[in-house]
Amino acid sequence: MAKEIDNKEVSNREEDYSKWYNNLVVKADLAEQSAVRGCMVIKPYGYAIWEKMHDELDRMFKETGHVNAYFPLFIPKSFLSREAEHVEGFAKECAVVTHHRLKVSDDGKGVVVDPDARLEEELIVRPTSETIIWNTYKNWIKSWRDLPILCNQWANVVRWEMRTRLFLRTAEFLWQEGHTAHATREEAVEEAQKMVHVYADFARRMMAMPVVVGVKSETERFAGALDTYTIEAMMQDGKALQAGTSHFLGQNFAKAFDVQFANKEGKLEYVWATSWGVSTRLMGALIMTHSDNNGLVLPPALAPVQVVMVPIYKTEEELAQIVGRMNELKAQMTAKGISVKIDDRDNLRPGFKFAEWELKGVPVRIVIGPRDLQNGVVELARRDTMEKESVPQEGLAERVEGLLKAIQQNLYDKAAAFREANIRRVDTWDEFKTEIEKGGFLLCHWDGTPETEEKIKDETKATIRCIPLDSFVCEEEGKCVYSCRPSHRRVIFARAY
RNA sequence: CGGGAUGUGGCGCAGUUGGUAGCGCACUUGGUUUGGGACCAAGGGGUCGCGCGUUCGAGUCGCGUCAUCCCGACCA
Repeated sequence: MAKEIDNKEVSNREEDYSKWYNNLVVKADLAEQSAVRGCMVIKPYGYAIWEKMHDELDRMFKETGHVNAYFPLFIPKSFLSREAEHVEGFAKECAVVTHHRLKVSDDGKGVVVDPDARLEEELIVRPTSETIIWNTYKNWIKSWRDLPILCNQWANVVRWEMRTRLFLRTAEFLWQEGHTAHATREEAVEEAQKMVHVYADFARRMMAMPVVVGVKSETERFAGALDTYTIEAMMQDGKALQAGTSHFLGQNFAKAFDVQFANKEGKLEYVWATSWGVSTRLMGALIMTHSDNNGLVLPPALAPVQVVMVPIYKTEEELAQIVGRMNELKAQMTAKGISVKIDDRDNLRPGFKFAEWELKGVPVRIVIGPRDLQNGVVELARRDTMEKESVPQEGLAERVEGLLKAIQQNLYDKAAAFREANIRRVDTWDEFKTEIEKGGFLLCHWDGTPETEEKIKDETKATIRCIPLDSFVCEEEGKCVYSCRPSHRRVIFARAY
C-alpha cells in the first residue's frame, strides 16, 4: 500500500507509482477529476504550463510553414466509416450525439431526451479530425497549385476510454492536430518526418525530456496510416510513454474522400496526406520525467513561475522593507524575461511556503530576511538539486538567468542519464523475461513479424515502442530474441503507459 | 467490458454486538509567533453515494443501483 499522501510527502514512488502520480497532479494544483466521467478539470496553474507548451509549439509550427484553422467538433457518422481501418480503430471509443433537444419529463421532476428530436444522422464527437478535414479538403483541392495544404488545429477531442488517468488518458483532452496534403509521396513522407523531429526538439529543448525518435511497427501504427513516427520517452518507473506521433497516411484518406488534383500534365492524382499531434498527455510526461518525492519539478522553460521570493520578517516594518527590496530585484529579473512571484502572504510561515512552492515545482526560490538585507545578500535555492547558497544581491538577475539555464540543462542531463542507465541490449528470451521486469528499454532483435510481436506482448506485456531512427539505431545482423530467426536491426521493447 | 477494492463535513480517515455521527488537516475569530510545513483558545460545517427492504430503531444487516480507484483488455 502506498503511504498516506499529504502535503508533506507526495509518496514513495516505488511502492505505488500510480497513486504517487495522481496525488502529485492533484496536490501540485495542476488538475483534478471532474464530475464528468473520465474528464479532468485543468486548474489555472496546470493550464499555465499547457499554455507555455501551446505557445512554443504554435511558434514552431508557423516557423515550419503551417497555419492554424478550425474544423467542427461534430462528425457525421457516415464520414467515419469511409476509411475502413480508421473506423475499426476508433469505433469502440466514440461519444455519439443522437438528439438535439430535451423536454420536461412527464412527472415534471427533470428533463428527458425528446424522442421527437432524434437526428436523422447521428453525430460523432471527434476522436480525431481526419475524416471531417478530408471531407473539407476535397473542396479546397483542385490543382497542383493548391498544394501543399499545411493546416494545424488546436482543439479538444473525445475518446471514450475504458480507463482514465489525469493527463495521460482522459475521455476529453486538448491537443493540436496537423493535417497536411501533398502532391507527392516523397513530400508527404518528408513532412511526417519533419514534424516528428519538431516534437523531438520541443521535448528536449522545452521539456528537458530525452526522447527516442522512431517508427512504429505495423501493429502499433495509427488506424489508417502507412507509417507512424513517434517520440518515445522513458518515465522514472522505467515505463515508456508515447509523447507525440506523426503519421504518413499515404493516399488512404484522399481515396476515401475522393480528393484528387490535376497535376502539371493535367492528369488526376490522389493527394498524399500526413497528420500529427501532441496532447495534454505531454503534461503527464513532464510530471513523470522530473518529479521527485518533494513534488513537481518544472523545467524553467515551462514553469509559469520561474522564481518565487519569500520574505522572512518579524514586524510590519521589516516586511515593508524586504518587499520593497524584493520589488527592485523583481524588476531587474522581469526585465530579463524571468517570471517572478513574491509570496508576501502574511498568514503562512516561511517553511510552509517553501514546501508549497517545491510541491508546485518552481525552479528557483529566493529568500530574504533581515540578516540578508543587512548583508546585501539573498538565499538562493534551486528545486532540481535542493541546494541553497547565499549570494550577493548585486548582479542577482544575471545570476538567476544563468541558474535557470543551468537547471534546464541539468534536468535534461539527469533524465538522459537515467534513460541511458535503463537501456539494455538483450539477446536471449530468458534474459528478456527477467530484464523486462526491471523496467526500462530493451534493445533487441526482432524478426519483423506481427505474430512474434503479439506473442512477446502476451507473455511479457512488453510492446515494440519503435524502430529507432536517429539515436540507438542498431543496424546489425542478429537473431530475433523470441523466434531466433534472422534480423537486421534491433528495436526497442518496453512496457508502456 | 472481466477480476478486486472503496464510497461517512472541502481533504484524509475512525465508527465495536444495529440505539438517530467522531478525529486529524483545512476553514472562521482573537492572541502569541515567523531563517524549513507554528501554537493556544473559542467557533462554523456532515444524516453517512443513491434506492428499496428487514427492524420499534440502519452509517452499521440484505438486495439493487451508481460512482471512483487498482489489475487486465483498449488507447495519445
